[in-house]
Amino acid sequence: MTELAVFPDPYQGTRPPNRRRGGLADDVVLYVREQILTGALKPGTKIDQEALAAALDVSRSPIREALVILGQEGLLDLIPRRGAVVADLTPEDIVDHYELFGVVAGRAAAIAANTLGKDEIEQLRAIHDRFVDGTNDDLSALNWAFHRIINRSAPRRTRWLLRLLERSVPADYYEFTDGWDAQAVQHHAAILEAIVDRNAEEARRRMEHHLHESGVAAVAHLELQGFWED
Amino acid sequence: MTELAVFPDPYQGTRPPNRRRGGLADDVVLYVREQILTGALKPGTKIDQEALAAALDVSRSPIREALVILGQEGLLDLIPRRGAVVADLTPEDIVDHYELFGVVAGRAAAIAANTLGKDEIEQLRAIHDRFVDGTNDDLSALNWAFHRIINRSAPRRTRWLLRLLERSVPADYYEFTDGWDAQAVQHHAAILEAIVDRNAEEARRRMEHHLHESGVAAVAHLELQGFWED
DNA sequence: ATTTTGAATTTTGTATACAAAGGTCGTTTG
DNA sequence: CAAACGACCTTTGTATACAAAATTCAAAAT
Repeated sequence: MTELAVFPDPYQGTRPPNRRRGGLADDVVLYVREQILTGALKPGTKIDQEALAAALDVSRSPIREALVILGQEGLLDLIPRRGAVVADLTPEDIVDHYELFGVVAGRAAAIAANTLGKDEIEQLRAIHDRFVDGTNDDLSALNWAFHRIINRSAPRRTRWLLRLLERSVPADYYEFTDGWDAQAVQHHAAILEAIVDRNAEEARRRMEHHLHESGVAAVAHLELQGFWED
Repeated sequence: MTELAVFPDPYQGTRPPNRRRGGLADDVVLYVREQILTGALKPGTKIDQEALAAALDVSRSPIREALVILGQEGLLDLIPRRGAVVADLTPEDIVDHYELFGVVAGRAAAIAANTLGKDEIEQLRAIHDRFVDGTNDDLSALNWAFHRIINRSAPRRTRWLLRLLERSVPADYYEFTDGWDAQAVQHHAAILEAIVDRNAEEARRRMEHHLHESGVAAVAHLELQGFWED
C-alpha cells in the first residue's frame, strides 16, 4: 500500500532509503487514522475487516493489529465479537484532549525551565527567531522543533505520553487556521521568556494556555472542514 | 487459560456469569502485564511468541495482539522484525508515571470540585467515612470507589487517559506498604474538604500530592519486593 | 586468535483456513 | 399484525501454513 507521511518523522534520513519501517500494520494505522481525523470515516461507522483488507491489499492479520492500536488510542471502539466502530469524537473530546495535552506538556515545560542548559536555551531562541521571522522556513517544522527541545528535557514516561497524545488528534490545523501563526509566535515567545527566567510555574501556565488555544483552533478547523456535518 | 483477576472490575456482576469478556488476547495481556509488574519478567527479557503461545495454550494470533497492546502501554518495546522486549521500568519511570497520573487526576479533581452535585458529594463523604472507619470493608475497593466518583465527573477523554494510566503500573502497593492506609485517609480527607469547599485549585493540588505520594509508596513497595534486584 | 562469511536454523510477519458467534430475513404462531 | 423462532449467511476470533528476515554457529580467511 501507499505510504502516507502525515506527521513529522524524527527518523527522517537516518533510515536506509527504501526499507520499510515497521510492518504493514503501521501503514494501516496511518491510513485509518488519517481517514478518521479527516472525517472521511464518520463516528459510528463499522470497520469491515475484510473490506479494509481488500482495499489496502493486505490480509486481515495486519488489519487486526492496526485496529487494536487505534482502539488503544481511543479512535476506535473495539466491541468483542462485534467488531470495531469509529469512536465518537465530539468538539468536547477534542478540547478535552488538548487540555490533557496541556497539563502534560505543561509539566514538560516546567521541567525544561528548571533543567535546560544554556546551550539548549540558545537553540530554542534560535529556532524561535526563525519562527518569528516566518520566511524561508517550514513553520510547522519549526513549531515541532521548538516543542521538541522542551519535551526532550522531560523524563521518559512523560515523553512517551506526549507522543501518544500527539498522535491521536488532528495535527494540521496550524497550516490552515487564519491568524494562528501570529498567536503561536506570541505563545512561544512567552514560554521562552519564562524558561529563560527559570520560572517553572509560569512556563507551565503558558504552555497550558498555548495547548488550550491549540485545541480551540483545532475545533474551529474541524468545524470549518465540515467534520461534524451530517 | 486461567483468568486472573488482577484489577477491580467495574462490570462485576453486570455480565452473564460464565461468558468471557473479550477474546484470548485480553487474557494474555492480563497475564503478561502481571508477569512484568511483579518482576517475574525482567526488563530486557525477550518475549518468545511461540513459547508464550505454548505456555498459555493459545495460538500466536492472540499473543501478537496482546503484545501490541502492551507495547502501546509502554510495558514492552516492539522492535520490527526483531520481536518484543520487556521495557526498562526504572524507579524514575514509576515516579514519573505517577506524576503524570497526578496532573491528570488533578484535572479531574478540579472539575469535580466545580461540578459534583450535592448528592454525589454525599456519596463521596459516605465512602470516605467507611474508609476512615477501616473495619468491615475492603479498603482497596473503597479507595477505588472514592476516586471513581471524582473521575466520573471528568470529560470522556480524561476518563480514558486515567484508565490507561491506571493499568500500566503496579496497583497493589496500598495493601502492603506500611502506614499507607493512614496516609491515604489523610489525603482523601483533604481532597474531600477542597471539593466540599468548591476550591478547584486546592483539590487539584491535593490530588497531585496524593498521587505523588502514591508513586513514592509504589517505588518503595517494588524495591522491597526485590523488583530491581539483579 | 580474532574476524569474516555463509549455510542452517530459528523467529517474525503475513496469508489463509476453519470454527463459532452474530446478524438477517423469512416464516410461523399467538 | 406483531412478536418469536429458526435456518441461512456474514463476520469475527483463532489456528495453522507459508515467506522472509534475523540469528546462530561452524568453517575459512586474515
